[in-house]
Amino acid sequence: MVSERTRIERYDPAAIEQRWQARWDELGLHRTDLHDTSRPKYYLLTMYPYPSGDIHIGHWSIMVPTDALARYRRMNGANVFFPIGFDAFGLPAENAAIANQVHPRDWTMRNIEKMRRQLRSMGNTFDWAAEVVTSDPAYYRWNQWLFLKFYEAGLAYRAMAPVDWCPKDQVVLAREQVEGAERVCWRCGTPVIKRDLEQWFLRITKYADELLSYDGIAWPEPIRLMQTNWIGRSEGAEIVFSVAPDEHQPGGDEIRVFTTRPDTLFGATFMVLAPEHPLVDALTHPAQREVVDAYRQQARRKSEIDRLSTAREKTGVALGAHAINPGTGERIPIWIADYVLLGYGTGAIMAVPAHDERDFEFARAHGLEVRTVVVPADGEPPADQAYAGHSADERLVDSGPFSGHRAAEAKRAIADWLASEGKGGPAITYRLRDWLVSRQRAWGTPIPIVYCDRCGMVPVPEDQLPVLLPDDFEFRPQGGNALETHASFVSTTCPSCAGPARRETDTLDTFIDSSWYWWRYLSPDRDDRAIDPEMDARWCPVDQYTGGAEHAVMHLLYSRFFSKALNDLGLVHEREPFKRLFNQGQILGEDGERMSKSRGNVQDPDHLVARYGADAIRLFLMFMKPWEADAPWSANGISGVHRFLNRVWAVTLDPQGEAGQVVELGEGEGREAGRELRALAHRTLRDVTEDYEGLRFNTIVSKLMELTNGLMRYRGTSLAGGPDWDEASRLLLLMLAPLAPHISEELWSRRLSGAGEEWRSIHTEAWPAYDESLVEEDEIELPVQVNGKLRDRVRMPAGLSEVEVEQRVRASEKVQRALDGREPTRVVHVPGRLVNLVVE
RNA sequence: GCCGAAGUGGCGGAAUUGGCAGACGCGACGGACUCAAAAUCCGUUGCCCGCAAGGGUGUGUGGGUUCGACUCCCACCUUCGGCACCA
Repeated sequence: MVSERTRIERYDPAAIEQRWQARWDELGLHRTDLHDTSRPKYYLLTMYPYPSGDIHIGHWSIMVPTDALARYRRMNGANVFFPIGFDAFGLPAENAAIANQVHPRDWTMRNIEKMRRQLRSMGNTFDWAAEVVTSDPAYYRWNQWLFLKFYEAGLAYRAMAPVDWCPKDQVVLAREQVEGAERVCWRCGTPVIKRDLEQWFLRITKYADELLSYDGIAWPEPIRLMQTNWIGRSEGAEIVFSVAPDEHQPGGDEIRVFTTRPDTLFGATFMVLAPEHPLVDALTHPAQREVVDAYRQQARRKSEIDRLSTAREKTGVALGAHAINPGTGERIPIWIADYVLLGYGTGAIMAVPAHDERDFEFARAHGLEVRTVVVPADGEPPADQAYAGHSADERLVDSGPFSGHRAAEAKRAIADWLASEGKGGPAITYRLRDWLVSRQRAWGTPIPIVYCDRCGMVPVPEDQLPVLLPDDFEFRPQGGNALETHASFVSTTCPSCAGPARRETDTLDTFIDSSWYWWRYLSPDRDDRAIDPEMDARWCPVDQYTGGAEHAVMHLLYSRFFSKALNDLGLVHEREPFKRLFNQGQILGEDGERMSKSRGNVQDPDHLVARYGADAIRLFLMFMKPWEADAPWSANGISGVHRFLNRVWAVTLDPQGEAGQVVELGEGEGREAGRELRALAHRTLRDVTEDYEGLRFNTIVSKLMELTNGLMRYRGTSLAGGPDWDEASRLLLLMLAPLAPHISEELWSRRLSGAGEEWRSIHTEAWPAYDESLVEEDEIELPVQVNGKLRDRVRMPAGLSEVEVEQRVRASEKVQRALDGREPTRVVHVPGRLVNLVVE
């Protein structure tokens, strides 16, 4: 049966999506006028991708909801800046260069080309005019410039640090190039050794205390905790032990230790130094020389991670020297052991086996004295383990003048006493270490330093920046830093004396690039300064940042550090970069594992787009889980949102349906239904608006589905196409627009032309306001419980008095049956929510 | 080991301040349309007992607080993430 009217064409995303994307581009709809002050600014930032070659579904799940937020904010009148760029330096490009003999720049730019196209297919409103590519000299020259500012300010310095070194290939290895518990080179299988090399550091520890404060920024609690733990502030005391003289050395050397338990000083029965501690050589007794050297050799081969994994077996050897315990005045032996780390505290500890588990194990393994100096108020400390209790009423024993003091107070008292004796005092230590930023890699920002035999270390003058990467690298198959072997790069002239000099061949950690890129987005083309102060003042801090929690203690901490340092340098006006942070969850592979090429569980969005269209994928990603939750990918359910879009299409373009016959509603019925439909639309608007504010995209989708189902119910009736229906369907499109921008735009344009109105984009429409008088229900259904069990639901007009409500409730047959003649002893009435009758 | 997040139908998930558990969707089952299938539309769908009306039970486990607990408290189990000899 073919109807007379023209058949409504089917929803075909392929036919509309690219067309609208092109149109938006043409209109420059997403280009932000950064100088527009007529509207409030909203800086929306999403973590820029690494150009690995493919955008995968994980990128979509970060960027698409962020785009929905951008569109929602625009509809709410904000001037939204939503830029994108590429984190374009890094190791994979270099590995590709080695494997394929291609310049890493070519590999990177090819990938970027491809990814730009893929990113566009999302339909996101990125402002491409602001794009930055960090491997572009126009970007990295400012890395170099900032590095020099840090250097001048004493925030960048060079120092010795241990790195992994392959003795066969003669190269420094990155951490991920050292394999297995045996710690062998990834290429030749030779055991790597630790080698001390000069490395560059940024002084992040200067800001350790300030980084612990999150005042004025709304960040997720888990991230703040992770950063707090990572910074790891400990309060305690530094104590100076002095080395006792013996027949082989004069004594008097100071060994500083940090402890959180200065109250246990009198129980320190030996000391332990890290094997790398600088005093070890001088203190080693000739009789111990051989075992000490052997132990240090062995410790050198292990990384810190290794040290931890060896079942915590407490190995170590005695130096044969002694130190004086400043509390007891006694001579105590000095040992070295790899459970003491050079990088934390002072690299030496006083060992109190009675009150520290690790010291206890060590003492037991090597037959050292255990002396109890803290006892619980009620009873004896356990004999077969360390007593590290922290109750309020422990007291000191065998602690000279401090015996009998409460332990908690003795901490302070002993620290103060040490200070007055010039043997230490209260101290604070952090787990956080300075940021090692030099990489022995070629595909990164060259560090702008020159070494001259005459002048030493000389910074490259600003007007000679950028120090460019060569165009003609040679990447040797055995790896290593190709800059080191690039003669014309290495050899240069000294900026200071014009004599022959050698360039620094280390490059900067790529986390430097990502520590300030959002400032560069604001003036990507400026060639006279890194950061435009006017733009910084107007647009920063970033209002909302979105990205993964895996960056909790790296990128997100470094960025905060940069903010504070750049503020101190007078380059930016704020000390925190990101006002709000949201960590979206991860889409895992179908196997529940993290998606990665090597696992082969990566989802290709291109063919999903081809099959369902970008809008369906967008909607599905937002619908399948709360944004912050992790979930394995599964295409099950994608048909649900696809069907939903088809229904939106149908109710908008074809309210009458194809039955060709209109179901007439009675006048009263029709009026009531129309009112209900409008009420549903306005209630949905109220709730959806709230969900947008809270970034709860999954419930937005389900509420829009409900509204659409509401419309479907009256499709083909005399209500369809009328003013109430029309209002509901108009609101539906506006609410859907940020989520599914293409179909909304298409349907909107057809609405407008159907009404004879001039075209305007739905994405420039104002966000609608809901009508309060409509959302109030005038009839309610009140649940009634008897003794907390649901027995009935009673319909009644809203706004009845408590007495009237109770009367109606008691009149219910089901309630009567449940009461069984008993009189309620209590009536709990939560107005509008429920009534609970309590009997007996 | 320490810190954090999370455990709800067959599945993804929803539930203002403690107040109708399972919204919305997938899947499944039944039906309409079709020669048939797809698509679409309608209906049913936590579990148990019952033909039904109805009743019982139910948010990882065990306790507790409360008129009332997915929600709060205590103890535990499992999964995931981070840190990991940090003195």
